[in-house]
Amino acid sequence: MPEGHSVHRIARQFDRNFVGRAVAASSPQGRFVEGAAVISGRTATQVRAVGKQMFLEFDDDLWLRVHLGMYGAWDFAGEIVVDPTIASANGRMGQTNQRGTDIGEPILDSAGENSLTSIGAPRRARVHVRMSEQTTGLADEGEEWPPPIVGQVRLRLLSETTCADLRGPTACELQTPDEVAATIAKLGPDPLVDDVAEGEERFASVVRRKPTSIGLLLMDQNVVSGIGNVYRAELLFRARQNPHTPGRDVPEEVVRGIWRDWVRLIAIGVETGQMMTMDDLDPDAYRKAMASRDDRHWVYHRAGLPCRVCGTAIVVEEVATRKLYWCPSCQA
DNA sequence: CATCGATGTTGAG
DNA sequence: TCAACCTCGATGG
Repeated sequence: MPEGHSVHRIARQFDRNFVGRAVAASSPQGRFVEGAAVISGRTATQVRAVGKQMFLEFDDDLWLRVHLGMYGAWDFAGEIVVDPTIASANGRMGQTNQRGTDIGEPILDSAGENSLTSIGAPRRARVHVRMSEQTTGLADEGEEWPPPIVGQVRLRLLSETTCADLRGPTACELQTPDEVAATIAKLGPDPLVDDVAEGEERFASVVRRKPTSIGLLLMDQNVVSGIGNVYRAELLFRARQNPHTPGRDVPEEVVRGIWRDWVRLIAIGVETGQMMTMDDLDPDAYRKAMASRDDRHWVYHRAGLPCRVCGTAIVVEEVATRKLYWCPSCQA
C-alpha cells in the first residue's frame, strides 16, 4: 500500500519511539521466530528509510530490513511519542482506510484544516498517545499491556512503553551492514535521502538513455525510489506527459521537471500523511478534493470520469499487471 | 459469508 | 507474461 512517503513517516515513528531503547521481539505468527530471537534484548540504534524500504539498526551491527509490499502495515500501540514535525498521532501506518487517508493520520476536521490533535480511529486503536507537551488519556478503557495479538503478526517489537506490530510484509529479514549497503546501492535516488540536485542528474541520465516507457521507469525502484502507482499516474499527468513515451524520447526538461515535482510531492506526503497531488488548488477546491478519496487525484482511480482539466474521459490500461490511469488528451 | 481488489515485488517459464 | 506471496476492507448475495 504505502508509497515512499508512508515509509519515511513510519521511520520517524521508530526514531521517536524505539531508537535508544532496548527491545523485546517476537513473532507471534511464527514466521520470523529466529530473527525475532536475534533481535530480542538488543537496543535499537538508528533507523533509515530509503524509497519503500525501512532499515532498523540494533546493536551490534544488526539490521532489520522491512518492505511492506502491497498489504503490509505497522500498528503502533502504547505510549506513542509523536514527532512534532509530523502532523498527527498515529495508530496504524501503511494501510489505508476507505477514504484513502492513512489511518491515524491527519483528518480534515469540519473547518477543513489539519487537526493536530485529532486521532484517526483505527479499527484496532489501542493507541495511548503522548503529544509533545500534553498527554492524552488512554484511547480505550481497560486496555491491556502488552496489547493482545490480533491477526497475523509477523513481528512484534516491544519497548517498555511502546508496541509495534508488523503484519503482511513482503520482506522482513535481518541484514549485515554490507547487505544493507548493497540493497540501498541498487535503489534509485530518494529525494529525502539523496542530494536533490545529484538525484536529478542520476534520474535524468538513466531515463534519457532507456527505451522503456516513462510510465514503467517511474515505477522502477532502481531508477527512482518511492514512487508507486498513485504518484506515477499523478506525476505524469502533472507533467502532461504520455506514459507510453520511451524515456529516451521524453524531453530533458520534462524529465527533470518530473524529478523536481517528485521532490515536492514526497515532501508534502511526509508532512501531511496524505498523497496530495492537487496541491496547487485553492483552499476551497482543496477541501473539496480531500473530502472523498475519489476527488483527491487528477487521474488516479478516475477511469471513465471526465478529466478535471479538459473533460476527456480518463483512460485506464493494464500495464505490467498494474493499472495505469491517464488523460489521452492532456497527455497526448 | 464469499469473493474481489489494492498505494508491490520476486522469480519461474 | 504470469503466478505466487501476504492481509484485510469493500462489495455483493
